[in-house]
Amino acid sequence: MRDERRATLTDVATRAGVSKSLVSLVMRDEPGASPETRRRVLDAAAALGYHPDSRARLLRSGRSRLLGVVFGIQHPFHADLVTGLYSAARETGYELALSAVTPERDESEAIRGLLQDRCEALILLGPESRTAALTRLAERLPVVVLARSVRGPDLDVIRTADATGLALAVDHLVALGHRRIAHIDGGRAPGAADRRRGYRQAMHRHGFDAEIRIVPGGLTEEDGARAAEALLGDLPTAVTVFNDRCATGVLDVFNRNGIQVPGTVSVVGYDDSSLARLAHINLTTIAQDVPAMTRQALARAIARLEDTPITARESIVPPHLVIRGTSAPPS
Amino acid sequence: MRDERRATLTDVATRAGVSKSLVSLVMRDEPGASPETRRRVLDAAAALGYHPDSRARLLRSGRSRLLGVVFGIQHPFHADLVTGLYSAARETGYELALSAVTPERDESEAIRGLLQDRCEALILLGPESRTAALTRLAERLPVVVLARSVRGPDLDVIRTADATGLALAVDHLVALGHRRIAHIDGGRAPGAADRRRGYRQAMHRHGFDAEIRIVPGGLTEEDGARAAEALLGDLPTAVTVFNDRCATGVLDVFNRNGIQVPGTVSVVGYDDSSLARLAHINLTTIAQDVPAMTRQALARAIARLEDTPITARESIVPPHLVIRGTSAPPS
DNA sequence: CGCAAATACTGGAACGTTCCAGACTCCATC
DNA sequence: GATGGAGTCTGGAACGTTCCAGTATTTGCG
Repeated sequence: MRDERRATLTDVATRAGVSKSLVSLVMRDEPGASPETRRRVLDAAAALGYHPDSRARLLRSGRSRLLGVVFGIQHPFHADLVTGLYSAARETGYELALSAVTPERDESEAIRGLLQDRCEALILLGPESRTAALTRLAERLPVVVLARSVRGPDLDVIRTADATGLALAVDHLVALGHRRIAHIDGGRAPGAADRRRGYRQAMHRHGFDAEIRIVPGGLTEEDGARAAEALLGDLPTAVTVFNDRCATGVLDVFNRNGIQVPGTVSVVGYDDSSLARLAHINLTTIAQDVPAMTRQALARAIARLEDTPITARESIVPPHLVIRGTSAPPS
Repeated sequence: MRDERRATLTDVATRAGVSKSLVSLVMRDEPGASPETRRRVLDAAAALGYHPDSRARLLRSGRSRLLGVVFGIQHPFHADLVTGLYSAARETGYELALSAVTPERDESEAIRGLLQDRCEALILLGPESRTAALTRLAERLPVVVLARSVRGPDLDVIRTADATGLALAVDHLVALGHRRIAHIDGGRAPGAADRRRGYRQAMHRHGFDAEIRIVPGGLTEEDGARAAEALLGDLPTAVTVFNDRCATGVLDVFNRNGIQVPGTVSVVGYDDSSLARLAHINLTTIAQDVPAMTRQALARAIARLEDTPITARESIVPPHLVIRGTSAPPS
């Protein structure tokens, strides 16, 4: 039967012939037990298949050592971030609790779930909640916002220098000889405003104000496809796109309409998500530094919990350009 | 400060002038309190911003009411399944705990995490562990395997009739007039063997044994692209593909090479993931019945926990054909 | 009117840990 | 030979709940 009561500290203690306090020490690897008894205790624990009960442990110690992560399950870039967060959490002594935003489960519900689990801090990936709601949340527990730009008194923000990212893209294209460069934007998605601004400033810097052309897009393949169709009548020689997902939609429509990429039009994406790296897509893109961002997000959350003094609330990670096969000189 | 001790049952009790037992009753919506006091207690709780501490609650009641879900974070179809699971869990009184498999965090690690959280049962999405490992796991707690075919004494399996699915695809294409139909398979991915078999049997049933052609593929866009390139030299008039993700890779390569879909080649995918539904992809595909599968998976897990007698261990959900824009009569 | 049954409520033990104060042994030091 | 400080180890309280066995109080019915 699987119902036989699972072993507890007391069981291990009686089997090893010591007190439960001692077993507790040994299990936590604290000093205060002789090597010999330590040995005996560990043997007993192994024999009984003992695993500490995290609930009881956390109840008593008053901490959960749990960091809540809210992410969009449909979002490939969030997948990359979650991957990074797991790796970054590995040696910290904290665990991650995931809570997904789905089409039928909104952000506030995802957050509520994590609060009930007694997470000590929250890491939100590109949250869509209003600033006011985030600020209120941050009064309860440390909140780190990843990949979105927000200003709030208690909010920590880790994000990419999105304006710089778009400048990199434009500079790259200009260096190749382009000047008719359009931008397919992300609407009200997190980061979209900055990227739009970066595009506009870079074009201005190169003296191409007259060529500035912003096409409404969005963050899905579908939005990209729609935007690309809108471009068909009057093609630029290059396009910078809000993100990789949207860019694949653009590529797809171009392919279908016999438009050569990068021959006729160059395309630059954003995120360097696993999508862009696929050999047949092979998308030139702006890479967000996922390892750095996730490492910082975690470090920040932990620092807040342990009252390590931090000066800056906002940390801006530089992006870099990844040149692949969708950008070339104009023909 | 956010450190002010959070309110407990006792706090609410003293404020409402009752015992903590009574407050406990009220919070759990159990009978045994007069409407009037119930009111008073709820008011007091609200005033103190009281939220029950799940750890203590679970410690005492000996249950966690937590169902662990292991999923692949890079996998779009898993995203659909997780979405379904959340919806299905809504009214059950159980909560989901997600644990992701990432390129750097393997399945056994994901499972270990959930066990520590005291999940009562596990739902594994297309698990890659060996049957032996799954069987061993199922000795400890109820395990429901979703979207993979396994045989094990204590394992519950909910899966799509994958062979039937491929038969539907082939029948559809044959009805359109195709006979040179190839299959791009999924290698050793969960479900691949059944789909391959379904393809072969359907072709045989139509008397097209001579046309059977199985091309090695895989489950990513990249695998599909590679397989499509292998087909270029000797095109069939139609292709059935292991899954939608792989199919988009196929479509992409066809597009790039000026091959009309569905004019020259028809393409049928598998999963009806959100990918297939995108307007510009518009992929004819075999839909797995995600709502039914997730509902059943949840029901099964809960039934095991509550000792509801169940006869069948394996439940096979019928798939159905979704006709979109990538299939048409051969030209 | 009296007695059982229902309703409303209380007190305290338990869940499996961690934490604290103390107890015992052993050995070096004065 | 007492003193004291490591080094080990123990017992019991506490964490915030739920559960159980009760105690009042009210109600229903012959």
